[in-house]
Amino acid sequence: MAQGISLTKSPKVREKLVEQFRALGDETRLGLMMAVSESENAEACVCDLTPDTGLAQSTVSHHLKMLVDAGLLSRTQRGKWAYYALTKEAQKILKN
Amino acid sequence: MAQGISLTKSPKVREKLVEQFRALGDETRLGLMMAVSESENAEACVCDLTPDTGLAQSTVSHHLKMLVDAGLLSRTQRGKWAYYALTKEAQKILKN
DNA sequence: GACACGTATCGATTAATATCAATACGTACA
DNA sequence: TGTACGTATTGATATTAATCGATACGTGTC
Repeated sequence: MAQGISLTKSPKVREKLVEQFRALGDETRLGLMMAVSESENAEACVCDLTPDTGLAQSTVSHHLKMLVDAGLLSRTQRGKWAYYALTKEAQKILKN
Repeated sequence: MAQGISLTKSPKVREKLVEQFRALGDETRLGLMMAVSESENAEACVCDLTPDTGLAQSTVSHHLKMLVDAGLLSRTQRGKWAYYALTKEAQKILKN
């Protein structure tokens, strides 16, 4: 193996990695991640994020769900609003 | 913004990032990356990689091209064989 | 309870992607 | 030059994913 660095992971970890990379491999979703990171208090609700995308609210909600499922965003309900924030894992991947 | 870490990049960088994440967001291609990293001298040819995938040679070649285009693999022709190896960029993304 | 508002889900449509078989391309060697 | 072999490309098909409008769900307020 190269430079003694093994990249091979267990099937389970590998599957999770694929899910995360696939989630980030979309213009809209990567944009959402960056928008969240730029938001006040590092969190944002759907209503904040939707306008900039030019997409339907349902579409944005769908993308956010994918990012949550991948473990890249956390979701917190406060009152009528759902606030999304980057997870540690997402910050680790995107900090480069 | 969160913890003073800005994740927002220029459109050009962002587009490249999406391409790289999309390339890695596929079971077959992530498997190919790991297989290459495990190979002797950290490089492998199509004929080495194809059997493990259970896919057609043309399909593997296609996936490798996507990884090269994304800047994640380098390609070197030596004789009849084309050798693929991980780029620095790929190692940076996958070292976690 | 009725209403408003933010968000999630559903069903349908369109666009993108993975895959293969067939074939073309490039390199070494007789 | 012709043949063999490894790899790339092409064309077609099947699966997956993105998107929308419509609607359902939750929460606070009157």
